[in-house]
Amino acid sequence: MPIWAYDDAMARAATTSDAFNAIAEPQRRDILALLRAGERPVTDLAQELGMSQPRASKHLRVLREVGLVRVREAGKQRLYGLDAQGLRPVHEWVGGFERFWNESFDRLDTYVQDLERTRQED
Amino acid sequence: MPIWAYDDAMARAATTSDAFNAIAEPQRRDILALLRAGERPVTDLAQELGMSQPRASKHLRVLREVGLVRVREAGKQRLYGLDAQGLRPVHEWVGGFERFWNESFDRLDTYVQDLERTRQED
DNA sequence: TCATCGTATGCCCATATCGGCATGCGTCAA
DNA sequence: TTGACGCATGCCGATATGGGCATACGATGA
Repeated sequence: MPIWAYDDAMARAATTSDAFNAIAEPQRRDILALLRAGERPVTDLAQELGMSQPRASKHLRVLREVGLVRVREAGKQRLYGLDAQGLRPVHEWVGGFERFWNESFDRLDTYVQDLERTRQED
Repeated sequence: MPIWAYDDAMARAATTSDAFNAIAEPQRRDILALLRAGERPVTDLAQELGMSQPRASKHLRVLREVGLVRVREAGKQRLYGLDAQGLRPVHEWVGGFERFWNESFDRLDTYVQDLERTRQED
């Protein structure tokens, strides 16, 4: 249970370290996508996505730990709901490259220089 | 070297499987960010980001394999340049949640229903 | 030709993953 | 109280990671 203590070697960052890591897993993305339609109990999600219940629970745990998802007790069930705010930083970071994927690569150098010149405008 | 052969157990998807996985690593994000300013040789990047050369090379390899970066031979050096197109899908996927992080959570249910009603407009 | 620079890799380590299965546990209904 | 249901966890296995270090390799320059 190392919060973040790496003295020596290191493996990949925990999936629970941040949204970037959490959404690296396709099934977790699927869950989030599904949750846009509203809250859902675990079994429901599992079934809809064709995964075992434990599997769904584990993915939900990760999403919960990075704050992309919320739980609400409802009798026997636990309703999971989306909390997309954590995706905002991701969107912003990736958005920082928007100008680049709109440019063909041949023009990139020129473009970069141009960017450099007009940097103040940002 | 399993391309994608999982018969039994499974670990996390390879970092080289797609952009989502590639950008899950902070240092790789740093590299990409730096590359926006233009092409750079490995040692340069390593130094600027305070990492060893082998480390930089390894991260660049991953970025290369998912197509987020390009290499160009330049004498002894290898110039790495950004190829942001692979980030587009990521941006789009995350963008699909934009409406949600703009809404406070209390209003979410209402919002979802509203979304449901006006779905055609999208 | 040979030394050197710039890189890519291989190998080893410690760790985290994701999956399955079995099981623990709390809630609700008989 | 007892069962059943809904879900969270623990444990194991196979695998990939990211880092360090040493090293192999290609290109250039002396």
